[in-house]
Amino acid sequence: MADATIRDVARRAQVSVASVSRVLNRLDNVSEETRARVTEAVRELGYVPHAGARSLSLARTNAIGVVLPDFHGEFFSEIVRGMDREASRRGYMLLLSNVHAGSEQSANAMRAMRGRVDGLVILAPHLSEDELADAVPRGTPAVLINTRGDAGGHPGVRLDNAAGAEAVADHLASLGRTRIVHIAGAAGNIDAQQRADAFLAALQRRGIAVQVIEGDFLEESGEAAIEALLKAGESFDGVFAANDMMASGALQALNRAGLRVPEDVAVVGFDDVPLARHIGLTTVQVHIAELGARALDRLISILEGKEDPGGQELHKPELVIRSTTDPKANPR
Amino acid sequence: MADATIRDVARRAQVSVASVSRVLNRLDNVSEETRARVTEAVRELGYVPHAGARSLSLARTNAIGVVLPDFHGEFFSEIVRGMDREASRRGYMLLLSNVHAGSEQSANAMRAMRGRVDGLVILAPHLSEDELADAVPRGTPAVLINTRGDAGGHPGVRLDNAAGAEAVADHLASLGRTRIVHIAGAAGNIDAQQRADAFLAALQRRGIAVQVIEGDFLEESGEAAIEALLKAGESFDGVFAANDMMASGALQALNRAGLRVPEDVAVVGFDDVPLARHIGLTTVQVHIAELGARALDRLISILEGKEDPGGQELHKPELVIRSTTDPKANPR
DNA sequence: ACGCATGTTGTAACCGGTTACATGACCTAG
DNA sequence: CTAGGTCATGTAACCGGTTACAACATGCGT
Repeated sequence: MADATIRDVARRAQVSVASVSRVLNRLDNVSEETRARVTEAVRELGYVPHAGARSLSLARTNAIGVVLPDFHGEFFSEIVRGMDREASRRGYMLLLSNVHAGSEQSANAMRAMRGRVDGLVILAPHLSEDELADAVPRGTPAVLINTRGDAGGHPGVRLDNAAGAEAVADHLASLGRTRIVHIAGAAGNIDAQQRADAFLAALQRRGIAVQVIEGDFLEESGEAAIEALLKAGESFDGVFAANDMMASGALQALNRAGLRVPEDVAVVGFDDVPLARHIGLTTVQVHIAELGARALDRLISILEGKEDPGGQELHKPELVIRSTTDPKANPR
Repeated sequence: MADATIRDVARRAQVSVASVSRVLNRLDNVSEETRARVTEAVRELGYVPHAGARSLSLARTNAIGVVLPDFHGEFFSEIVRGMDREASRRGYMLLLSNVHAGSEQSANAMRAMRGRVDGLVILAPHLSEDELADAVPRGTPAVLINTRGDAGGHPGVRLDNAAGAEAVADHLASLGRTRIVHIAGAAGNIDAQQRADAFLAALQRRGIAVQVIEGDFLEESGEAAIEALLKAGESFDGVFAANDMMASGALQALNRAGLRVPEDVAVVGFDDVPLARHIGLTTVQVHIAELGARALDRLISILEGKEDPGGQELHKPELVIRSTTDPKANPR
């Protein structure tokens, strides 16, 4: 037996569908008699309104689409958590879509959301400005997180990757480290690139040598990077990984090799995922969840017709110093 | 200017809406001429189909609703990650809804999903069987994770909490620990209750004393529990926390108090969140992501009309021994 | 008694897709 | 030449809600 519709309810309560709708939406121009009859019929039939149909006629879904490049590592968990918190606080649901592969798939994912969501939050550090511009359906408001360029005039929330990377350079330099390794993030990723560029530039200004190894943001690649260096007989006294997961992998490899952290090698990460605090990792604190919450917040403001200043909001991260660079810091 | 609809495209291409629909859905009974005209019009107008309307007429959304009690701690991140992986692999989107407060809110959240999703995955360890039964809309297939009782005949995926807790009891006993503390999970939570019950029973069979302190699954409550015990001058040589986050909090409190782990106090958690491996926590390994993926998998099978055996699928967890109980294990 | 304001209710169009069915063009076999 | 088949296309109903508007009842003032 198919689910009851509003017309079934109307028939059973002997009223029109308009009256049923009015009762369900708590409009006040309904007589007590009618209200009671409808309420009863709803109960008897176990009627639950069809949200899809409702949003079609209202042109409003109360849902927000979230497009993520992938769902791995604590960074994404955290950002989704922040969005979710804000969304449920403001009465919205989140429609998730993860994009593993290329830009074609991303575009499809975004298109597939048209008519299901009122707006989009897009985290696509691997898409070019153009790709983004034509992937977002025309009439769908969108807020971007960490995109390059101006991204088709969509408002956005951004992390000041350069400031973070420079703080790391300062810190390592002030510790007197002179043979430094940077484990970079995935190629083509805008965050990875900004971090690497700023870090190298800052060290160069100080005349400190850097060696760059490319990673992919996963823990294993941090481990592999260090192992490769050690095997090649390279020596270094400072490591900056482009994110915390790779830093964690690096720490494990260093531990296994019997190198002391921070005495022999200082290690710094980026993001400050929850794990970082637990392993005592010095890192660039990003307040990831807040970044997500802020993006959602702006999107909802736009949806509700409030003025939005537009443009890119830059969030400046701060270095937190823990035991992987400071021997006096409490290890864990 | 409002978004283009299929009728706009039809007008522009000088064909009927039926033809447009046929082209968009790649049906083959369309002439080359028509296909070209439609494709061109779509491009010119930047037309993107309205997924909401589409699913209304197809009675199919390609989305799955996920109801979670809250979104805190790695447990939920992991389970969502597992679901997401499976969902995107099989071409579904995930609609998230977090329920912070009571059963009323949970029921509303599930109802709000009717017509937006093809089915539900519900993780509601705090709801009673009855509450669940009438919160799930009649015609919506649902798969439950870790619910009590039989939950209205919905199929489910369950964790064998008792087996896990017993393994912990065995392990602590075999280490010769005799004064044991259990930091329990939130009251009213079915997992918390099953773990505590089985743990106490197992220790009782061995004649080992246990002291129970109630926590709430958050890290801070694990910390607070240990602090309270130490302040009260209690002494103990084994701690079993009902989840890893509380175990992590407990570890921190023990460290601060100068107690050695595992020599003075052995610590065991539950869940094996990613963090556990990093801090060397002995714990009950749950394969959280797989649990989520499995639930989704079953739901999709049901949606696609495949036979489902029904009933509750029990997943037996395994103890993984790390450095918080085994001094020989590699610390981190 | 009438006109008019007020309040409740129902009818039907609409949101933007899909698709059953009808139509008509064209081809082929008898 | 006609009957029947194939193929591309269009018309309109339908999915399940919302709501503008019309219709009607009621009560009031005059």
